[in-house]
Amino acid sequence: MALEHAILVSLAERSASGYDLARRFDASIGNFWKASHQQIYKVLGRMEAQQLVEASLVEQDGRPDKKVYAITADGRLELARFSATPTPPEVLRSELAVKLRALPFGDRDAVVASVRARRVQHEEKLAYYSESSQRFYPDAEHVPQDQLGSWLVLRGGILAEETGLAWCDEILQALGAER
Amino acid sequence: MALEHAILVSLAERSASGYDLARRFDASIGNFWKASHQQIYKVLGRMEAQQLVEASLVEQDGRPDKKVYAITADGRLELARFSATPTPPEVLRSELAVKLRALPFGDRDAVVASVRARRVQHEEKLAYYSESSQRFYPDAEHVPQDQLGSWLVLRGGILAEETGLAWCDEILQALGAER
DNA sequence: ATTCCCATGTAATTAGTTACATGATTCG
DNA sequence: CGAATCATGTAACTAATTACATGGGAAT
Repeated sequence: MALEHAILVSLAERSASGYDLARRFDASIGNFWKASHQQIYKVLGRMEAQQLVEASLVEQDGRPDKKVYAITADGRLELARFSATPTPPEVLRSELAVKLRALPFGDRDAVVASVRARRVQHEEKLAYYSESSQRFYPDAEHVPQDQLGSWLVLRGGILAEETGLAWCDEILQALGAER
Repeated sequence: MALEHAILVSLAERSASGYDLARRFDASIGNFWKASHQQIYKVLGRMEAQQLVEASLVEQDGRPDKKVYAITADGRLELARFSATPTPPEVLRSELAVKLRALPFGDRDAVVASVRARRVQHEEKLAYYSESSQRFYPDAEHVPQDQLGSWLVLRGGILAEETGLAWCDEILQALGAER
């Protein structure tokens, strides 16, 4: 499972509580790996038992106590091991594609509505990624070595959203619908 | 769950045995929805109980008997209902992105190897899609109405593979690696 | 002789989702 | 006063993967 590894990466970048991680999995990491807080707490528990991470209780005033997790030496080893592993092809599941294929048996207008909604999502994500790109990497030609990975992931996001947008436009045009 | 609906689409296009479906989920449908034969048989059983599909036993000589499944009236209703449903955003999980993000803590050469392997996969799929496109839709300007959905799905595949390829090239260039 | 294709499943396990649960503080 | 944020979980369920299981025929 790669959720463990996504968590290890995130903790290697900076220690965090389960709650913090859940927020990261809603934003930065969440851009390429989604996870709910329930799932995160469950996996964190298992990872602590495996000594990939260790928790320290931090008391706070005015706020609930929290358990801050840090990656351990074992965790770093596991992350390096994972990094050296061949990457299986990604499993894609496109519900929109199922609905397109179902067009002859379904509701054309409703599918158009789904595509329009998807188009808006792509536009929003693209705007968000573009802004992040300008803010964090103003000079695309000279990205610091230690941020190369994050930059490349962001680039992947931008490319994917642009493509998604282009696909939506092709679909809408082919179905004779306005944007 | 949309596996049910992917099966319904496939059976609406043409009745099939579980084995046939498994092969379709390795090729055409499998291009946007993956499923193993075990999963397919299990879901088919449930769908038969729900009367979304019905099976008829076909005896063959020289080959094992097979159960050919056909979509029922209820199945068609369910498919139409599904088609009219809003489509939730796709949950993306990119193990390659996790590994890119893990670059500072991992094995750079191994990640380059993963990207090269991924690049080959994209090239192969793109070649396969392009060939399908030319074979089944030689005139892209005049795709028959009843094949519009399939054509658009294929277009989505082509766009996605082209983008994946471009991303791999960006990564390899940024990491100073040859293709 | 061995492997591939046809054909259908069960069993065990892991991963992920949805629903439920609690409780303090801060902001409008 | 109500909603949002911070903070952590359990329980029940659904979906998916991996391993196991069988057996005939056709091709190399």
